Amino acid sequence: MQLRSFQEAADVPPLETDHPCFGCGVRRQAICGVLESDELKEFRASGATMNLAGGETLSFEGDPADNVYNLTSGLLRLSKLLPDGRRQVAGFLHPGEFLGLTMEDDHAFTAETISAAAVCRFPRSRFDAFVESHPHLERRLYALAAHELAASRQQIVLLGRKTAIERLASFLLMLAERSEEGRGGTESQVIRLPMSRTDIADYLGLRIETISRELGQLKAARVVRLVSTHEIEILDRRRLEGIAEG
Amino acid sequence: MQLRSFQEAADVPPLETDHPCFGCGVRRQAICGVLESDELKEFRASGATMNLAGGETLSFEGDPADNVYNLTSGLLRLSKLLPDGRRQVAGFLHPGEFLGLTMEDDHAFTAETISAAAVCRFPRSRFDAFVESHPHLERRLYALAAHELAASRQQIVLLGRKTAIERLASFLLMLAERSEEGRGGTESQVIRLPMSRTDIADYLGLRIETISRELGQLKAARVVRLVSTHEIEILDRRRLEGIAEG
DNA sequence: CGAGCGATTGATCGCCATCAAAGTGGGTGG
DNA sequence: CCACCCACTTTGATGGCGATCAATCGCTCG
Repeated sequence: MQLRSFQEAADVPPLETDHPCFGCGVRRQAICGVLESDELKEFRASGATMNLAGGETLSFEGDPADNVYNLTSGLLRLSKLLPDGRRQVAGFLHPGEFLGLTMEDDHAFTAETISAAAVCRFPRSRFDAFVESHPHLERRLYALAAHELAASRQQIVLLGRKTAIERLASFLLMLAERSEEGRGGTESQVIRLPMSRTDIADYLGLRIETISRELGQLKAARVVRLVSTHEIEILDRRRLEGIAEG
Repeated sequence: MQLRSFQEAADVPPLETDHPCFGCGVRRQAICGVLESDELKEFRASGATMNLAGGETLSFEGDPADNVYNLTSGLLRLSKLLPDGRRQVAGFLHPGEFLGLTMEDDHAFTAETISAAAVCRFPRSRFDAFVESHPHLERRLYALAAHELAASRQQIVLLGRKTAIERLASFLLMLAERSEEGRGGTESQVIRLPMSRTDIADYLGLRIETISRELGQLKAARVVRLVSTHEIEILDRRRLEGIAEG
């Protein structure tokens, strides 16, 4: 998962109203943002759009990585199972993000939808060929990979050294930052948690009971308010940041 | 830390004997491997070589990332401190690897030498300009970042879900794979551990006492033999792999 | 209204951290 | 060459955080 969405392309080329990607809400965030109208048309034609329900699997760990995807709506989960059933979630993918930042032949992680989602799917062979002839796209992929790498290393610090409550506080702040992105300042502060407690636990290296309990702590300390199971309001951001850093 | 060194460039251009990089032992592994003789000469001239003792700091977390480095010998450690002194090691860099896979302005991690080391240092501004005019270098950086990302996610699984002994077994196997790289098959199986127990512990999210004890377990089970403090022989690789996977 | 699944709350356990002490080895100076 | 020192590692005893086991709650849907 990334700390924040990667930078948007400096200037996103405008599109004709009959362009197949006209009206795509995530073009400026997605890798597509760096492509000119005609390049984008060719790119789009090399793939296909797909609509998925929640709980569907895009790719299994160990399977050959034959396709890459642009997520246009919904939420994806990247996870891995140990033989005995322990699960670790390596990250979540949000709309505009890209699935397929790898040079490996096989998927190392299972990618599943958490909610109903839509993707643009591209055969890897075609995608690679297209990238090869579009160096600015390659640059964007590098930037993406570098951002994901930075986020993964943050997660390594979290998993290696933070306590349960620190992990949870860090997680909430991460979501808060993400939700602030598009809009301006420090407004609403009500965070949506689209994923289940199990997903959160498997992402933070904890158990669902611990998530519940520590959320209870934050609530008791008046740092957050539980609007509903999947919505949390941050009441004291400063204190939450203090907790997150230990 | 990466699972394995990134792939070597398919064919590494030969150099004249008076080329400044002639005889560089890591050229084929390093990003330099994709550069032609004259490109490489220009590249080399844009930076400087440095020799470092063990325990020196190349860059502090939070400082501006003004330089990038190619490690030509020795071992680097990437780490981060929490305010109260807890430390997490995000990875180790081995000869031929590259320090500077980031789009951030500041270093997120402190980079220090573990042993005496040598690097080629390049000012970031010059490096970025050079990359921009050499797309195949950009491709290599992308491949590098993708590999580091895969390795980081492996580490996330390790830290999030594996037990102490599983972490240690995974770590030993990682080192074993790395040491097998250059050479052929499954020969010696004596692994060097250049880093201290503290470094290992901070990498695996454990304490040094736990490292010692679990190494003792592996030894008692005749899975490994402790040749010396910094050398371990793997006696039963299969069993070690079984332990690593849970 | 009842079934079923996810979330919460409670009681206890176990792995690894912490605190403490002894062992080891490499380097220095006498 | 050897004695000492200091840093690192190992080994031992105890404790705490989060896991596990278990029961209840609460919401959604049939």
